[in-house]
Amino acid sequence: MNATVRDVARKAGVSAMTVSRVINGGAGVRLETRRRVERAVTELDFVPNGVARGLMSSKSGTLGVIVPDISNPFFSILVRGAETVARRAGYRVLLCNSEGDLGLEKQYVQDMISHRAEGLIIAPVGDRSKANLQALERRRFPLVLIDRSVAGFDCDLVQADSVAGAKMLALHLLGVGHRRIAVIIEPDNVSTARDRLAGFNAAMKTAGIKVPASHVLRTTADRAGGYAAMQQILSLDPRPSAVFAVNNMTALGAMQAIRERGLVVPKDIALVCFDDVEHLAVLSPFLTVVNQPTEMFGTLAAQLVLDRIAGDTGGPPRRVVLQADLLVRESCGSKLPPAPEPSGKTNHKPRGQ
Amino acid sequence: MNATVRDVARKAGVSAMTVSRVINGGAGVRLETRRRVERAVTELDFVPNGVARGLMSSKSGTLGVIVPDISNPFFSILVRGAETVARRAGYRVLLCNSEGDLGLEKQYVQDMISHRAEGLIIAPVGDRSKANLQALERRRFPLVLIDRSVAGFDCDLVQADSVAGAKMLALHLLGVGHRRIAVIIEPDNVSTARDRLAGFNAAMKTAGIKVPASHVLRTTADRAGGYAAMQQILSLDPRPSAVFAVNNMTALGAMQAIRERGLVVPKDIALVCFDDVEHLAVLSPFLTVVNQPTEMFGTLAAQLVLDRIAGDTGGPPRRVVLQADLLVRESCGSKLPPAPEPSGKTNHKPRGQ
DNA sequence: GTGCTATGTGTTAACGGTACCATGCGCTCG
DNA sequence: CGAGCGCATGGTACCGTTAACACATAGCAC
Repeated sequence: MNATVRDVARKAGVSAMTVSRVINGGAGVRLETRRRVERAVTELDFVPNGVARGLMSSKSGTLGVIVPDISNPFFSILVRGAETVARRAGYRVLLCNSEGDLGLEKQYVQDMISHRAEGLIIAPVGDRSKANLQALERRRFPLVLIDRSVAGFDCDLVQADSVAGAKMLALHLLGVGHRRIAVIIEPDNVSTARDRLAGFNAAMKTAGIKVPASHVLRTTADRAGGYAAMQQILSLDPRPSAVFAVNNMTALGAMQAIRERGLVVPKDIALVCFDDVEHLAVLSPFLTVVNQPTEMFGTLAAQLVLDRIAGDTGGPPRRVVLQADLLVRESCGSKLPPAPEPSGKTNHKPRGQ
Repeated sequence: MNATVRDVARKAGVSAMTVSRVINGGAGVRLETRRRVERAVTELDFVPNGVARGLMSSKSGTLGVIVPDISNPFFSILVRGAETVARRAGYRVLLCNSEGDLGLEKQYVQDMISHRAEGLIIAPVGDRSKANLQALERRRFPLVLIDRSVAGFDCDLVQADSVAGAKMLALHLLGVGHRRIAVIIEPDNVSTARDRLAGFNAAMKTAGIKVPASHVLRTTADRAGGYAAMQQILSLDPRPSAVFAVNNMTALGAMQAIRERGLVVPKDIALVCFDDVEHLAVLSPFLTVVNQPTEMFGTLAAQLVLDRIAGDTGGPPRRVVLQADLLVRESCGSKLPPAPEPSGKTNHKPRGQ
């Protein structure tokens, strides 16, 4: 069904090699011969087989991107940034959703090796991803971690300053008078959870407040986890006056639980979180959050991995730490004047559908 | 750097063929031989080269997915559904953002052919994508359109009933008393725009209302387009009392323009749109919308394309039309009682980050 | 005429895996 | 005891492209 160089060669009355020369720029081919080959290419609707080329050149032209969940706006925007940079450099993106599952992650990593992706951008499941990543390291596979680091595993990394961001959020809550603050957070084997909890605790410590164990709820960083955790929080007596959620999805789940109890934010309880809920701020600026330059995660990670591919495979790990900004809105009952909402609020421009 | 079957064969003292047998299940290999090979595989950290396999078998194990913009939640959720189904069938997903650009779309399509993706799921740029798609049709490339059809091009398709959905939205606006209703919509070469405008016009006609040309604003279906269109609408005299936006992104842009003028929805102007703004409804159910079963677009499309790959390449085109549901909320000033908000409001469950 | 270069084109082998067929061995059976 | 069978394994060729080299022809200098 698909024509090959040999089919084209036969039709044009030349050798396969000459066809190859023509489709690769035509240098060193007589004009008339080239014309003949080009006509044959058109007539047979020939498209060179990229798989065969990849086998010859050991270059697949593919980058892998593994994220827990592409439907989380944080990751979809990030992937979008990575894809744009990759495309401009002539690379395709293989997208994988690990679903936070170590086994699935391992499978995808194997797949990257097997299909000879030239590099990988990955938001790892957690510290236990180490084994999965070491398989790549052994092969000097160009690799960039995003969002989360992995304990005891050193490689290129793009992350935000979670400690500082969490501290800001907590200090803000303290600043507007909250004292009983609960935290919805992932288990400690995820670096962002560790960092954000550390930042939170540091802030509480400066205020001289001890956080009781019952106020630290460990759960999955998704809507279901936030929902369940908030249900527990709402049963505490005395009830916390504010909740710090580890990310946007947990905050949404928490919000859902709050609404179902018939409570109102911030009148009955305050709620803040990491990561902006994209698009939402436009419609109804509400949640006070720490916002990360999401798209930049993707573009920087792609640049780093492309740089590794381009040659510097052996160099020392590079660590890019992006600044996270506090966006004060309404959800913590702040008595401060509301922050101005610049029309281009987040760091990325509106995009076409 | 990467070991090959021949390296493993040498180490195990067998032929390459035997290694191949072992890594493919080991049928017809003596137990002891298999052990030896397996040991060599482990020691050399051998991973079979998927590119070479692909060349032999003409099976890349890859599906292409082309959408205008993965950061639009409609598409990210759709892609997520497609990826899940693809993975379960042993396929990888190559993700492409066409950015609504015909040239880029063409490039991606070429790439799919070149890299021998086994099938393609595509939300085409518009009717002018026809030429791009015909290149695939000529090759009997398994192909499924999502969201949008292409005039004069017949192939497998998953779409929602835009006509009926738009009619519902318009009838709802009419039902609560609006008469001067403006439409923000894409150019007519996008099928969803045609269908939604047709549904809207049909509803207006039943009410005996003529829609003046000034009330139909053609623009790009993104936030910037919605923003610009709404600015124009707000300058009309008399000002329309309601606005119908072609999708979620235009609605967000429109909302932004409204807020910047210091106006309030629905008091000063009503706003409804197609596509729910994911996650948003949880936080603050507000926009009255027609919601599409987003994830199902992806899963169904993947199933259709896998089905084509599995053999039925020649069969007649299949057209799946999904029902779109009206979700009445607050943004049109309805005097009806608000619709109940079931906790699992949209069709998909919360997902892990 | 010989030697040299420049140019255009063809031949061969290789990338890494596997389909296909050949081979060798031990065994059963008439 | 040799034909015949089944099993384990090896050899060869091929998927489609291209790198490396070989070759042929023409032009030019000496």
